[in-house]
Amino acid sequence: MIRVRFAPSPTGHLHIGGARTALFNYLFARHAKGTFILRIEDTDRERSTQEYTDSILKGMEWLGFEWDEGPFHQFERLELYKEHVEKLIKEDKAYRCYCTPEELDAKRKALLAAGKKPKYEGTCRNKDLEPRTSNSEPYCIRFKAPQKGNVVFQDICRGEISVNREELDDMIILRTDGTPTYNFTVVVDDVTMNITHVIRGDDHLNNTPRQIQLYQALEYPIPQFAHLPMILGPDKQKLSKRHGAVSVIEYKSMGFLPEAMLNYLARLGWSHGDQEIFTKKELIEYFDLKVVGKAPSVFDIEKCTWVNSEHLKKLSDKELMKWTKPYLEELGIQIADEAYAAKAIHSERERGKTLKELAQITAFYLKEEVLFDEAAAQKWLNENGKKGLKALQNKLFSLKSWDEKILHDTFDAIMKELGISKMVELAQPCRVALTGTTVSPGIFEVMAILGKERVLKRFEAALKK
RNA sequence: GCUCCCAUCGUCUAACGGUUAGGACACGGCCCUCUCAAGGCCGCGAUACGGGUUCGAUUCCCGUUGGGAGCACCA
Repeated sequence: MIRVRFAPSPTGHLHIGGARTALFNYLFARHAKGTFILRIEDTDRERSTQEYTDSILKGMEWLGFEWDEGPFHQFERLELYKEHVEKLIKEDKAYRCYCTPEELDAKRKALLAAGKKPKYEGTCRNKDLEPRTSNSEPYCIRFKAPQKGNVVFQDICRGEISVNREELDDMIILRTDGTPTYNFTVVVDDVTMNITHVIRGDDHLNNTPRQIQLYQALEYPIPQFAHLPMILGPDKQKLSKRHGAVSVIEYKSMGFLPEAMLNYLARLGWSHGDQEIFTKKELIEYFDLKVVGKAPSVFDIEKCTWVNSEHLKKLSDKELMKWTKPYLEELGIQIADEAYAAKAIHSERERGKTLKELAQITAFYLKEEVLFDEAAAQKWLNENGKKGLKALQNKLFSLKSWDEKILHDTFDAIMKELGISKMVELAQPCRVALTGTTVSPGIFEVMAILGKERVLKRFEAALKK
């Protein structure tokens, strides 16, 4: 039975990189009919907050990553870690270290300055510490790492990784204040939660050999590892705030569909032939960790937006209405007439690449007053334009039926009457009068949807400009 | 500095050692057209570099360069 986990630390919102890691864990679990576990790594009490925990959970829910177990909090498992530390001490696989952070820092700097790798030299490792254990001098616990040979493991994405144990020093597993450190808690947690596959960002690749030593010291089975390539900003640097939106919840407010985010994120580092657009179901069906690439990828908001527009196209009018509604409300629009709003959204659906954009361009239908773009009004609501509008107004007023065909015929008649040869010259003033801008769906479609009453009312207002 | 990892169009990616190196986003052009989209067609554009191995390297090996990560009493 396959068991995977996503283990964010609540020191920030769920960001793009974390979401992608969560996605690959999720897809892997669902594909294999395994278990997906959520674990909050909050041993850093200084930086972890409830606010971030809530935000991460919200992000997970929005993206549709239902977890099967958890969320577990490491902070609630402190006893478990201490038991494991005790075990290692009893077996002489860990020891007390009385070095102060200041001493360590100085040594580290000295080593670095000498061009050497700054690792702990083992000052307390072989010292006879017994006389000091009884006094109250502060100490932390270090892992007594094996020093000979190589740590070798097979990474599902990377292949064989080998590191000489000399590169690894005796890491601290329990801080002076009695709290465990990350490299120790992950191991204890992954083991006790029976994690079979550790799927995480490749910034953890260097930690893996240390963790493997811990598994071995604890005499626990070692899980499979898969290290995912990072997601970078357009400047090829690690994605950060200065690249704009990095937290997934911002993508929600920008009007992205969660399924589109899944789709785009999945295609960063993974592919399935030439296919670009995937439903969540397809992702689950096709996903394969072995196909995941090794090189980091740049997050491209342009392509993400295109993927979103493709998903938008697949929505039914009813679904689209449901998704768009909150964005309309954000613009202060309450939908009174559902059928009318549905027609309005339908007419714009090919034009909006995000839900937010769709709401913005649909707004003119739903707002009482037309908000004029001044440049557009100047250009088209001039003398000539108004002449056409007046002629239209008269004809339209007496129209008995109201559909695109009849409206088109009316336009033709007026163009003939006024000697207008190009449709633009009548269509644009009309468009500006009805929508306030020079851009909209087909003019007859707009008029048909707005209905006679609104059209005439808006003409009236435009003629007064 | 040391260790580990990575390297195909601007970007995301495809290519059992044998392809005119394919697709997608973006970009440019044309068609469609009442505006804007959508759609259709066409175009631009890549194997980082240098050595090997091989009849033949994008593909395998080595080196160089470039990038990333780690070397915390952060996760």
